[in-house]
Amino acid sequence: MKVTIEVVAKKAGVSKTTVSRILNGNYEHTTEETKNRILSVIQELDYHPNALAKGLKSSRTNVIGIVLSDLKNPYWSAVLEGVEDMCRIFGYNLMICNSDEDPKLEEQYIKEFQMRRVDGIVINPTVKNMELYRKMGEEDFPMVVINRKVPGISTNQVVIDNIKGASMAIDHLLNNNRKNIAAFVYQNSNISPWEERVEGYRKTMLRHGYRQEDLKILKIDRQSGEVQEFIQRFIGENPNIDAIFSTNNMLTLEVLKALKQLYRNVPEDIAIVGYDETVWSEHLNPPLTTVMQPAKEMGKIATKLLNDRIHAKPPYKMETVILEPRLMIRKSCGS
Amino acid sequence: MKVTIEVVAKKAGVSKTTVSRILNGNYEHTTEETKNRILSVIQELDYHPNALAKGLKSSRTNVIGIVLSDLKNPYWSAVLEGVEDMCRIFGYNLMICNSDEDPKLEEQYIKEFQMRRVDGIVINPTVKNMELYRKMGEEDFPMVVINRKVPGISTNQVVIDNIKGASMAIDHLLNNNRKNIAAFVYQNSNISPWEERVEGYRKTMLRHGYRQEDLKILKIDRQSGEVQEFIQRFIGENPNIDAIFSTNNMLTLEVLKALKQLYRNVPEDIAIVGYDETVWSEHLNPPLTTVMQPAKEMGKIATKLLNDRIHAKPPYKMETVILEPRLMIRKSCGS
DNA sequence: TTGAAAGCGCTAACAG
DNA sequence: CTGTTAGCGCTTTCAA
Repeated sequence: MKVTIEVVAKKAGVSKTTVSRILNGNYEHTTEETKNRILSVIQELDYHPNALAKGLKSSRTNVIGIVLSDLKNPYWSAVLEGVEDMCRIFGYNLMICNSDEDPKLEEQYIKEFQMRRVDGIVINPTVKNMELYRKMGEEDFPMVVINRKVPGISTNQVVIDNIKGASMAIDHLLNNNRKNIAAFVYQNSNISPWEERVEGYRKTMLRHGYRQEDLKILKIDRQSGEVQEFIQRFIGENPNIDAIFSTNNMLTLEVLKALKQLYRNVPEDIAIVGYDETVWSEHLNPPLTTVMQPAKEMGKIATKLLNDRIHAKPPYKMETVILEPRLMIRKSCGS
Repeated sequence: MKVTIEVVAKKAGVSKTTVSRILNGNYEHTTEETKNRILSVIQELDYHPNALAKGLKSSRTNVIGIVLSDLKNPYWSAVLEGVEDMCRIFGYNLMICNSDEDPKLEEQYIKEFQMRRVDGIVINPTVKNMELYRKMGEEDFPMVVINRKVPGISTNQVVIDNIKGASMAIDHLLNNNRKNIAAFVYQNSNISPWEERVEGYRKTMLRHGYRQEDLKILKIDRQSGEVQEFIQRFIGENPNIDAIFSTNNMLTLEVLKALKQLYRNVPEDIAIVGYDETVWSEHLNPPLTTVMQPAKEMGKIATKLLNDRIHAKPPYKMETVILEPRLMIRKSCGS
């Protein structure tokens, strides 16, 4: 036998209305005594309100959705952790899905979230559904975009300054007397953070007097299954390279593997700076210098912004928060 | 103006019933022609059914929940990945939460999931809410327990054989002529997998003719903030140890750090086997031998089982699936 | 201080 | 083949 608000009301000898008020902490219309009676009946019956009915009626679910693309990457786990922390604080439950960088999937999941009437979503966009993002903005659907900038769109955004991160890395390498710095990146069409890191490399090198022709950028096809070959060939063909700026934490592991195969020592022969701090960075041999991104903080801020937006009244003011990376200096640069 | 099933029905000149049938792929009662008319109206109006209303009425939400405890650990990311994959296949959306090993939180989240009428949950239990688990079993709430065994409870369970994993590790070390093997574990009350790994160590050692007094088990208080001190002191006090079996991947990183500090070489002075394969295992120096757990597979199987259970009719037959770990042999054991 | 009643948007007998 | 109708369990005006 299902226990609904009606059953509670009957047993407490009051109306559903009164029970509903109590449930929602709206005590001002009710005697202390009736309140207590209702409360004890609720306890006794182990009553739990049906959130679907509540949501249907009130058009607020206290659920937010997050669409991510690669949970195996500790960067995203950290973001998720931040989101979770804030959800706990604000009282949201969290729906999660994985776009896998597929715009079709992304669209489908967003639609599903909307059908479930989530109060808002946090999204790391594939940046390939511009029409959809624009529409969501127009329809005032609460959303905050993280990690990748989506240009010309009316939402809150939280991103991390990749140009800055790259520039810190390159500056550090140059300060440690490295002269021939190469940048490695996975060529994945338009993942803006990666592009920005390369751009940061470029700018910083030029600023230090290098010419465009001096730059060495290796774009690696991740899918090809020949990542090692790519890297090793490149290093072979560019024997005078004395430092590598790796724009992705998984890629960094590949670089290390390649260097070991080629018997190149880090940092004596080649210095390395990796992007993204991870649990293992400091345990590698030598410990790895990395650009640390405040991932968890990004998740927290995004959720905070989303919550603000959900409770705000129009006109909404949209904000773009830019977070600063930090350089974790270790032995892999020889300093 | 909100577009509901009613609006669609009006515009298509049919009743809500007919639209509902079409929405749910129930075409057999409808002419091809009306069907198409409805479909095109749906498209035209960009109609999306309200999942709350649907769920309220049909008491099926197509949402499942998962309660985890530490997403930062790649083991859990892998599990989640498996769960997600199957959710995509079965058409579920996923709610996620983090118990953080806190029984109170665990209970709260389970309640919240139930209030949201999720169709079922996958849970890595804290194993400290026995009463609750039992009750859920009794009430036939669809649930599958993963990772940790919960004794005497009527649900599906998917676990990984930890005794076996430990035994593989120890056998391998003994086969490589290690004579003095210690086992390291975080002392976290009753995390059954960790205990089982220690137990596997014990059993295997005894089976190989060692006596109880020969065993060296270091229990480390994770919270104390003195993990390094613990490990280094232990190694100092037990200079004849020539191998360490580490029962947790984060702990393994600590062990490596300690050994480096003490100038002990791996594997020459001390061999190591770690528990849990990770992306970085093969990139450490030397590459780490690990016990690989089929985490993603566990997530997949659990979700499969949950889906079966959700669609099953009583009487339900509960299953406990035990997965086999695999030894990833690398240089850290000197073989 | 309390309750009656009207829905939120959908599904599913049942009837035609 | 299609529609009428009665809810699912809750919130919220409005009246008492």
